[in-house]
Parts: sequence; C-alpha cells; structure tokens
Amino acid sequence: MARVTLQDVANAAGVSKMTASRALRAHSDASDSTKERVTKLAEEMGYIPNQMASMLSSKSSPIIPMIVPSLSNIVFLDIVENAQALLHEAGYQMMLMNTNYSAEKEEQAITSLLAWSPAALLITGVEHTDQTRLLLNKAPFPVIEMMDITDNPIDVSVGFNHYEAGATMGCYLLEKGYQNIAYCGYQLEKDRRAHKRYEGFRDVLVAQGRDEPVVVNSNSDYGVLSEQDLKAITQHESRIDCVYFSNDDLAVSALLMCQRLGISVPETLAIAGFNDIAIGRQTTPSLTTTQTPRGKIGTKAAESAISAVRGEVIADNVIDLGSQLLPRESA
Amino acid sequence: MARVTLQDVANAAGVSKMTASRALRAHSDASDSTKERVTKLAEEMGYIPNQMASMLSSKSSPIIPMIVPSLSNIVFLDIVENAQALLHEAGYQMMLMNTNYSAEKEEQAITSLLAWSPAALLITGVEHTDQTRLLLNKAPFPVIEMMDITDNPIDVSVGFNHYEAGATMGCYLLEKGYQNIAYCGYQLEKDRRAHKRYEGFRDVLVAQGRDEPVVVNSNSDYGVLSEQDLKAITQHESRIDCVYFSNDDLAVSALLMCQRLGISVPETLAIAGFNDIAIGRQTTPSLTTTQTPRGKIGTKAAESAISAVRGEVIADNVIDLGSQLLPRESA
DNA sequence: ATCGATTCCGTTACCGGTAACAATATTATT
DNA sequence: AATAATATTGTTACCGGTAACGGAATCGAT
Repeated sequence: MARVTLQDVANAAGVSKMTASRALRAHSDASDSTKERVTKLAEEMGYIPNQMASMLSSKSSPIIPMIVPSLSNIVFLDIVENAQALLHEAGYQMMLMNTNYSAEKEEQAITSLLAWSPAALLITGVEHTDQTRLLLNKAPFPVIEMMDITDNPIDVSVGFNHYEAGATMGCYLLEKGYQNIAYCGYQLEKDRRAHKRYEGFRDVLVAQGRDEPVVVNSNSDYGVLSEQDLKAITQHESRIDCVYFSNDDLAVSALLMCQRLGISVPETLAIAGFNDIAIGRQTTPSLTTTQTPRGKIGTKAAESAISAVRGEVIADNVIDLGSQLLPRESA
Repeated sequence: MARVTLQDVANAAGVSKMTASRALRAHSDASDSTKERVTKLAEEMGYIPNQMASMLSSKSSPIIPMIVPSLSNIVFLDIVENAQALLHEAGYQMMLMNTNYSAEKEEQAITSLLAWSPAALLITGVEHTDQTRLLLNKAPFPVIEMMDITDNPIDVSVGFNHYEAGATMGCYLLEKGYQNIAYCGYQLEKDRRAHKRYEGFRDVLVAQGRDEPVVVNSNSDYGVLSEQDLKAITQHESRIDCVYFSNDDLAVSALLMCQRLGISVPETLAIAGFNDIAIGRQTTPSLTTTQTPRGKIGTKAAESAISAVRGEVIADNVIDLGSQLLPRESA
C-alpha cells in the first residue's frame, strides 16, 4: 500500500498536481472552492506531504538546528524548551545537537548539519574554531549565537556579559568582607563562559589588591561536588572563607555537603553560585547567586532566527539580556 | 556561488554521477582508486551532500524522532542524552519533540513527523489515543515505547513496571511503620506513569486494611512544591506522617522546606521520592527513593531502534529494566 | 462589444541524489 | 586464444514535490 501522493489527491480532485499543491499550501491563487475540495480530499485520503520532496524542490527546509554544549545542565534545557515552543509554533522543526563542550564536536555537528540546508542555526557561545567560524560566516542562513554576547557576532548574538557577571559577584563578595575567595568550577578549561566569569571575578579581586583566587576544578560528574573537592577548599592552606561556584548545581551540592559535615554556611564558609536554579531558593541557607535570563535567551534566539529567516531587517544584532545578582543567605 | 553538487565532483573526477555517488558512499563496487580520487576531490571542492535529495531518492531517512512529555524534567534528559549519543554514532539524526504531557500534542507531533519518513520512532509511554495508536500501528517504521512497559507494545517497549515500583515503595513504607501515608504529585491527571505508581502504592495500602491514601496534586511549577501544598499535607486532618512523592524534585523541595520550617524529617514527616536524582543523595537526611534506569532506557531504546531499522529480528519486544528501592534516611 | 486586469489553473522543467539494469573492462579458466 | 566470470562504470528513469511561465476564464470599465 503505497503512500498517497499529491498526484493521487490531484487526480481524485480532478485538478493538476500543481493546483493541488497550491490549494494545500493555502496559496493565494487557488480558488476557495478548490482549496476546500482538495483539502478535504487530502484529509480523507490520508495524504501526508513528503517533506523531502518539498524541501528538495523548494530548496529550503524548515529545520533549525540548535547546538548546545551539554544536556546535563538544566540551564540549556530552559533554552531548548523555550526556543522549541516558539520555533514549532512558527512551523519550524528543531534539531538538537550536543557537543559535550568539545570544539571538535561542534565543528562536526555543523558540517553534518549543512547537509540539511537548515533555515537558521542556533548555537551556544560566541567562540568557535577558525574553521567553524569560516563555515558559519559563509553559511547561507542566519546564525544566532546564544548565551554569550560579542561585539562581533556572526549574525546575531543573544545573551549577557559573563565577564561582568563575574565581576559583579566579585564586588559583592568583597563588599561582604570575605578575605579569601576561591573559584570552583567544572570543566573550566572547556567552558569558555565560566572562564570569562572567572576572569571578571579575578580582575576585581586583583584590582583590590588581593591575590589571584584559588581555582578548584571539580572532576566529578556534572553538578555534583566530590568530597575531595570540598576538602581541597576547606583545608587549603590559604584559609578560604568563601567560594564562588561556576554554577548552582555545584554550589547547592557544596552547600548540602557542608550541612552534612557540620560546616556552617556562611559563617565558616560562604557560598555563591551562578544561574539561579529553583532549588537554590529552597536550601537553608538560601543560595546567593546570579540570575540568568536563560528562558528569555531561548525565546529571543528563536524570535531572532524566525525574523531573520523571513528576511526582516535586524535592528540590533547584539541582544544583551543582562543578569542580576541575587544576594541571599549563603554569602 | 551555487553549492557544489555531486555532478560537479563527478565531472571533476571524470566519472559519471553514479560512480561518484557510489565512491562516496563506500559502496562495494567502485574501485579503490576511484573511491580515493573522488573522495579527495569532494573534500577539496567542499562538496556537501544534499540530504533531501538523498532521502527523496532512496526513500529512507536517517531521522529518528523522540517524543518526550516534558523537558523540565531531568529524567527525560538522561534518556535523551544517552539515546542521542548512540543514534548519532550510528549515523542517525534525532529530532526532539515535546508534548507537555498532552495527548493531543502527541498526536500532532506524530502526524507532522510522518512527513519526514523517519527511520524509527522513540516515544515515551505506552498509552496513546486510539487515533495515535492506529497511526503508529500502520507506520512503516519501528516504534519504540520508552519508560513504561506493556504486554502489548506497538513494536518494542523499554522500561519498567511502574505499578510494581509504587507497590514496592508502599510495602517498604508500611513496613517502616508509618500510619498515614499520602501521595503527592504533579499533573497527576496527565502523567500516566505517576498514576500507575499511585495505583500500585494504593493497592498495597488498601490490601493491608488502610484507607485510600490522601492525594495532593501540586499545582506549582514543575519540581517545586508550594508552601500551600506542604500545608495541605502537614495540616491535614488525618495526621499524615509520611509522603510518597511522584518524583524526587518534589520530594527534595519538600525536604528542604521542612528543614526551613523546622519540621523534622523523618521523625515528624517522612519523605520518599522517585527517580534517584543526584541531589537526593546529598540532602540531610538523604532521600529514600526508587532508582530508575533512565540512562539505560535511552541506550536500550536507541539500540532497539537501530537494530530494528536494520531489520534484525527482535528477540524480546518487552524489555523490563526494573527499578530499585533505595532506602535512605528520609523514610 | 472590446479590452485590460485579475483570477485561476495547467504545462514544463527541474531540485540532486539513488535504484535498477545495461554495458564495458578486467581477470580467471580451460 | 576463446570464453566465462567478475569487477567496475555508465545510462536511464524516477523519487514527489515546487518555481516559473503561459493560457484560459472571469470581470469591470469604457
């Protein structure tokens, strides 16, 4: 039982293939009566258009891939979810690709992606290998860079300033009077944005005459601090009294571990995180962190992509959605 | 600057389009020398095959969509991540669709999906609308149902028995001596699997002569319990001394809220969850929960899909990966 | 009634690959 | 050397839609 094709529907309706095509796409030329008749018939016959044929012929596809560095991280989920909803509504189909924070995989993803003639591309971050940048610059579709911002986006970048976010937290923690603030993250060598936050943070400390902060790079699974990591902090010779974590998952994990080990937070060790995930609001003490506009990034990115595909002029190609320090109890 | 096509490469190599096609696909016929020459040229010329043309012509696509009911939930992430990795490695492209626990959206997703001639389909759950079931049964590709199991899968189901998981937890909590155990979930009317767990749980209680448990359906955002919800539990006339939550996010949220409100867990109120998310191991008290094989479900589902696509005979079309009660401190 | 503008529909050609079969080159066999 | 068998390449047709253009029908205005 071969699939019902457009020709079948056209035959049944007594019109040409082309007319049927126009009718189904609600094309302007095609009388209302024909539209109605063909549409009804198509439904009755169980006609399912063939995307491949359509794409091949029209030389355009409704595919918008999204490249994220991680899926373990709720942060990206929020972006995915919000972007997905909008894209789908506008008739686009998202294709999710995961790079695991590997530049090489990013390049691979983009290469394989080109075969799909995507309508646009949503990609995380603004730093790419030269080869990747080359590919993207000459790509025949709009490229939206998410999460971070840069003065020199490929097409559009939607995010916020990580250096600034790190610096703001640095100022806050200094102001609170902590003497020796460490930075702790996960895959810091790969996560460029976490590194930028570190830089902002560090520069503020150094500007105030402090030493460069101790950096602890957690090597456990994503989002879980190992006891070893915590020990590295609490037993550090420089007597650390505050830790700025590169994300809330780690921070919450640290907070809970301190609780269990009887280390009082923030008295003995103050803790600050980044992202403002839901659970951080519920811990005791609640988590001092930076709220990031990730849901909005997803939405804005999708909107930008859609309007760029439609050829609308992009007024602003650097969309800074800002971030906000949320002082709470843990620091 | 039009895209380089297969014909261009063929011309450059002095062979026919067909030979070039064969060479690039590492087809058995095509001499080694030709393969090498064509491949090299293709690379030099920046040839990118056109998926649409390829799919249209070969009447097959490397697309494997995955339908999940939610993306806010880490649980599905684990599945997505694991499945994604495997599928990608095998040369397939995952397309993620989110139904927000709506049967209607599921149906829509499937309909729109058919236009892509997918190679296989990974779908969450074993319950579908009649229309959906009809579509899937006559679909010309293998359908893998995930998370839950059923005696009567469309093609293959990979998951575990939720009724049993609920019952097991019920037994455990009874054994621990709790007198009045409530059930608390999120979107219980839509989440069939959470409901099945409830049924297993309830049946055990009732079989032991208890009343049907109090059910609290949280109406806050996913994963966060509202104070109202907790009040509904603690101030319930029937003096609830234990709550079985439909997932760990809620359970952890409840646990932290209790901590803040000075309600001692498990003495005053015992708490049990479901899924075994990382944070539940770190709270004090640590969370009693049920470990679910979600990563493995993703892997197995992908494996099943791949082998089914390859036409391999499926030995077992109901893959029960089980679940395991993890007694910890909170109950 | 005539004419131009509009509306609607059909014809033709193609998108860029691949399947199926035919043809040719190469090698092995007697 | 002749022939069969095998390896390699080419030819043709087609996948199922859509763009572009042209023609016929309808309509209002002069």
